[in-house]
Amino acid sequence: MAKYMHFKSSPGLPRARSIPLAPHAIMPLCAACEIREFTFCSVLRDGEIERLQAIVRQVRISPRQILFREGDDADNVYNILSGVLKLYKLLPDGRRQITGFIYQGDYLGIASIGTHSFSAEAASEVSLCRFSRRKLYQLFDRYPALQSRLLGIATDELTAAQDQMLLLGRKTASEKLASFLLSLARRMAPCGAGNHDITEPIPVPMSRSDIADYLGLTVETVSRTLSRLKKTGHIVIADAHHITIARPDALRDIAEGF
Amino acid sequence: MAKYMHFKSSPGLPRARSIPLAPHAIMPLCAACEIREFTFCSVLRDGEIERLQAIVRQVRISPRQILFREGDDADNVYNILSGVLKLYKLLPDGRRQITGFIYQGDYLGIASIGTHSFSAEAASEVSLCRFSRRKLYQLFDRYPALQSRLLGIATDELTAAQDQMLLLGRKTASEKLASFLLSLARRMAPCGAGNHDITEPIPVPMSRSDIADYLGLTVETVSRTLSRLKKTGHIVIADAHHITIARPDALRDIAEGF
DNA sequence: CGTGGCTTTGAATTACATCAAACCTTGTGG
DNA sequence: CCACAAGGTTTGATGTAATTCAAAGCCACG
Repeated sequence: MAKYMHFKSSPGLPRARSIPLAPHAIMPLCAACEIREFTFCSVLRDGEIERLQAIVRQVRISPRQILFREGDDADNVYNILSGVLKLYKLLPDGRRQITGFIYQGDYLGIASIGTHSFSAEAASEVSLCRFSRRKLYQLFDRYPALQSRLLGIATDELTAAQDQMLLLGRKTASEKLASFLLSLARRMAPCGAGNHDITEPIPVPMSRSDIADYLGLTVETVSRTLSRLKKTGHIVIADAHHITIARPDALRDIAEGF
Repeated sequence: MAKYMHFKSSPGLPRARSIPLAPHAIMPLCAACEIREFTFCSVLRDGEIERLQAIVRQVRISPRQILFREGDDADNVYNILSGVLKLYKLLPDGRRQITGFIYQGDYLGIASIGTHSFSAEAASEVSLCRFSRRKLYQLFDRYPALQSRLLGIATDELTAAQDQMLLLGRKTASEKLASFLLSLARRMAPCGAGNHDITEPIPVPMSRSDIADYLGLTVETVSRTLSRLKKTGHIVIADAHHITIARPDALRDIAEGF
């Protein structure tokens, strides 16, 4: 990575784009929430869910809008109802590392010292449930399972972070892209609907530049590497935002470094 | 990272080496434990600490001994009493990513699905407190603060993991080494004894090859880059395992990418 | 004092970055 | 409806930071 590499910031206005996504959930009531089972909310049973209902507020943001910035006070935590957010850290000269994409059902708000250690920006239309951290944590006493669940989420994220360190530190460009596509396929399966049919086109909601910043590459290398995977018959690129995995096992071998 | 790069595994016998470390704590009793305040044990007060004493077992391992491997059942969790452990993941061809070094006072055992997602190997003589995960978690009911503390630890680790992703994905070799030395200086300060006097030589207990695998570089690049930092007057290399930060502010600027 | 493992240094190579330009798509305004 | 402007994506030519290959120091230890 050359240090004088620089990136465009995301200035100007959010502009809606028609990236196909999971249908937008508009969820007035926790009790009727379709994705409740996939979030920490599931630890509260039907009679208890009003506790959450009382402190939740729904929010909606557009692509390129920033939910919070690195260093901001982490007063709130969120569940993603629909859409995609990117989490990232910046260096002073604009180099960017995306530390994660988060999707429907994901939790956002693990934060150590009361401030966010990364920024969060919408990559599509996003709707979220916002909770005051303070009020949520107050429920820990009455509902200890809530805290267990958060510990479980943190633990899973830590495991994913370690995988990503292996990817960033030791994988080649092809291996990075193969790993990325496979995890995207896994994650893009509708919440809980078992595995994504691997022969279906995968929606790729983020830009090439976002992918590059997630994998520690440049846009050009991402594009070139995808083209190569296409030429070798591992994937089919319908358009920039729809990719089919043609040979899943072969791609897995690449991803794992065989 | 070229995929055909290969690393020596750590075969053969552990061999004790005289790397200067924090003095080995031999701690028969939790109540008298010197580093208790710096571990999760501190959430149990004097009257309660016997709960831990009852389930703890002290363990000692030598350099190159492996505490557990990726994929092993994560039945136990540990606190490091003294020494240094390295945590790593491997690719099939031997490429290795060290995801963390852990030192005196650190907790080891955040694991998602019941199995370890990384291997843990001693980098020096190491003594640890071993707890049965099951028995420790049983204490959660009676001492909820225990779980809070573990959540706090997980959260801190996640923040560190994100910093490391930025380093691996977007920093140059010099920036990586500068960041590494600074975090080592911070961490090598005796437990809780405020900040390490930055003008003191930092003990560097791990090998160049370990540093390389931690920073996503090769041994040669680590060595060359350290030599360059030495030539530019940023650091003084007393010997391979003792480095002084001569110009802390300048080094910080490098580390942060200015 | 010689052997083996680590570390350092040098020369050649390469995977990926940078620079540059053409190509799409999508939205806008005449 | 079409021209065109603006971003994003792809492809090509060139450059370079870091790797690879090679070999010489340097300790520590038997």
